[in-house]
Amino acid sequence: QGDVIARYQRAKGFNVLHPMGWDAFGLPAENAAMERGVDPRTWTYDNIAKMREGLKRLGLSIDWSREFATCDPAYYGKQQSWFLDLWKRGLVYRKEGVVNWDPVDQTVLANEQVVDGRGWRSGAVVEKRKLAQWFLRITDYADQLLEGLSSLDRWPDKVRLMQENWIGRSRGLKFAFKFAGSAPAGFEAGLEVYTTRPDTLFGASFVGVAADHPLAERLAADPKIAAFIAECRKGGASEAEIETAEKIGVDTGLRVVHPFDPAATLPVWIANFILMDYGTGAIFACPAHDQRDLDFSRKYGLPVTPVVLPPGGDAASFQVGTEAYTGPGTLYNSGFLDGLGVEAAKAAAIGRIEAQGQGQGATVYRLRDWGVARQRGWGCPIPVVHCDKCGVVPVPKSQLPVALPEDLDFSKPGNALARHPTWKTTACPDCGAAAVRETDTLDTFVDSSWYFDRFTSPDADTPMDKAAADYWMPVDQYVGGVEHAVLHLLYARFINRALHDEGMLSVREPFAGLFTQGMVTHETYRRQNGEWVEPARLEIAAEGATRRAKLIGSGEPLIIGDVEKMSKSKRNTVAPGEIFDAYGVDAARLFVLSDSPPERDVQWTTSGVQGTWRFINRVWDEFDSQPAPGPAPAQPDAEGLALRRAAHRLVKAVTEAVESFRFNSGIAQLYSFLNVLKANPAKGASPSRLAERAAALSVFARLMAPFTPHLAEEAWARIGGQGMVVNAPWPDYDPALVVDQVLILPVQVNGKRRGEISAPAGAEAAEVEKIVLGDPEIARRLEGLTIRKVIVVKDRIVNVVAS
RNA sequence: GCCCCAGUGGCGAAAUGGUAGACGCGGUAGACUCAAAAUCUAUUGCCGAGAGGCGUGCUGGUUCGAGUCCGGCCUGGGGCACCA
Repeated sequence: QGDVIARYQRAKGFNVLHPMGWDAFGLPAENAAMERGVDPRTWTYDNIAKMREGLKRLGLSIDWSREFATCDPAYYGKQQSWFLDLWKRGLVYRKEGVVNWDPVDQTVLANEQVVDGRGWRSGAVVEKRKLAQWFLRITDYADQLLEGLSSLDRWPDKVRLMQENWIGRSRGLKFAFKFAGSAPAGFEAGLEVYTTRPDTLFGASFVGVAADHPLAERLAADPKIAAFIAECRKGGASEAEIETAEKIGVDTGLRVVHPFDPAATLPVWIANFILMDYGTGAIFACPAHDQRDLDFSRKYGLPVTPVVLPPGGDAASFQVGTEAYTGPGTLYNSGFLDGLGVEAAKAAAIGRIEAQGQGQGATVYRLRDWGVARQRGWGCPIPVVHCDKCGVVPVPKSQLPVALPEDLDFSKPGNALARHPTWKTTACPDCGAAAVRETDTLDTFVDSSWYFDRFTSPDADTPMDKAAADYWMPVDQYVGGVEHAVLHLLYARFINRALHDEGMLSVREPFAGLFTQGMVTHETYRRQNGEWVEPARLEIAAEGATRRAKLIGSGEPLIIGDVEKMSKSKRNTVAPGEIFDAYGVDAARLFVLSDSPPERDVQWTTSGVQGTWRFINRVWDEFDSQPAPGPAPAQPDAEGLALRRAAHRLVKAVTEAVESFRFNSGIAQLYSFLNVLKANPAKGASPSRLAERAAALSVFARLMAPFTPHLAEEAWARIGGQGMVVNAPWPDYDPALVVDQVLILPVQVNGKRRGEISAPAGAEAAEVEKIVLGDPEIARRLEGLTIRKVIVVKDRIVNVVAS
């Protein structure tokens, strides 16, 4: 898809940068190294070479002079350079924290990489561990990243929405409860909680803190509490466990004072359903209007006081059973908030808390800081040194890149970099004493967060040349899968903004236009015993409307399964090389582009490729049978003019289709036009028609070029086109020629199609009405009816309303 | 549970509120062939011999006119998920 756009825009006369690079660090290479004992570097560059050949064979119009891989020291060294810049800006920090630990890949994962409680690559259930970790302060940009979405009008709504939800801004109130009696050490200022429902404060029945909350840790001297905390840590984070996990808690025995009623106190509980890393890690619970609080309160016998009365509810009889009421309503049982609506009550409660100096309105994000350290050897080393005297010291830029050693040992699981015998020993850049290098490497999503900037100046000494970056950026059209909607696309936006703030480029948003393309899928087939079968090993026979699959050779009937993403495990892959050999690259390209709209998955079928292959052959026949036209007559005859009109309509239709990424529709137009050409063969054509045919073929070759570049090139040469078709300009059309002079207008009677008339283009309503009423077929349909109204939509349709 | 998106022939799919099913695949019939494949021609939403009727998940509504807009429901897909 990207190549079609690149070729089209180039033909439109734009200077197009269509680069290719390789996201080369990461686990696939390490796993290959571990399993096969190969060097990951060799393995990676070998793979790149293979893939590069594949892409070249596909005829992608890529500027290979800008190619690089993220595992080139020349690339990641520049990454280390700006990493240090961000550190100086305070966007990098190290923190002891509870992290997601993947026990199979033996590494820490970002929240975004934990899917349903499992590692996104290994599928292993993620454990919680406490480790010193490197973080990027993406939360500093939460607001910007959210606001910036509205400027991305050429992004799919879906992706913008996903990012919006991921950032998850909510407005509420942060305030501190004062302890009743003496406060525990460290909590003299009280216990700070966050809520989005300050209106329900009068319905509060307890205050809860997370098991990881400092208060809980402070109280861990109590064996009961210590046991409870341990219990919570053990619990996994998988979907099933969370879904079924019962809400449990333990009463600390502490009590806090209600902010609006000094006489009332609330118990403080530690509960497993409270998240430490959202808000303040502490909440007040209003069970009547929050389902989780309700479940918890019912279990531990805590009071449930409704304070929001649903519209039309009766204050005397309204009760909350097993379902919390979260809808709108009127406050009651709520002191000074009584009678207010929910929104008004929120504002009033926040105002009162602020007046009391106990807290203030706050905006909280769901987004967490980005943990970027990975305990892996095949990645970009974090350029810092740990010194006993000086602490954590950045490597001076003059010593960059901090390169990986050549002889990493990947034969065992774990961090190959950390166990390298000599690499990590170094001298402290500050004091010169013996020190050790950081052996964590950066998440590969860091590598992929700025490569597009680097493409603008791949040889620059700095991360990027500002003039080049400003000339090319932002990326006008970014093409990728939806799977990157929140991970890569959010990180890249963040990094680009950070680099902007560092003064490296002028553009904040890296991708002006985003297009999410579908994948290639294929039917799956299995034997009766459940074994998957490759498409190459079977044949399909059609019996009327039903299709049956049989194993070639034995003739064993097979089960035709679902259409799924091509994968080795389901064996539903086809070898591209064989397809190219059999049908040619253009047939394969054309099929993928023509069969479905580009954002949707395309189902690979052999018969479909055969179809595009047939088309290509027929197109070639048309070009091949075209004789050199003689001198064209000054005026085209009727046939010639019709052909000319058709060609101009084609240009319009294909141009519009490509502009709006409806490649399948554009290709359908090319198919239709082939039928027009076949209906006007060169053989026996009048000189006028022959001349128009020649013009039409010239247009046709240029319109095909983005989709089937090789065929277009041959066709162009066959008709004696100037130079190469890649360099030929995109054809224009004459608006006067795309509209017909006489139109066939459908005629409806009471909204149902009853016939058609022909009328001159642009005919006025009265004129058209006369033609309609004079039409015998329409007259027959109107027999016995009285005409109420005749609606004429100019040049489109006529509707006669009669009864 | 919450938030999105999508439901159109046997299949992939077209259709600025204006002739539903363009184009392709598959099917059927015919031509060519001793025969098959390939190719070409015709035909192909459903019911009906025909005239005609019915058709875009279901159901209401707006409109001269709804696949398209609005409400409710059903089904499928995606995202988030104890976020207070």
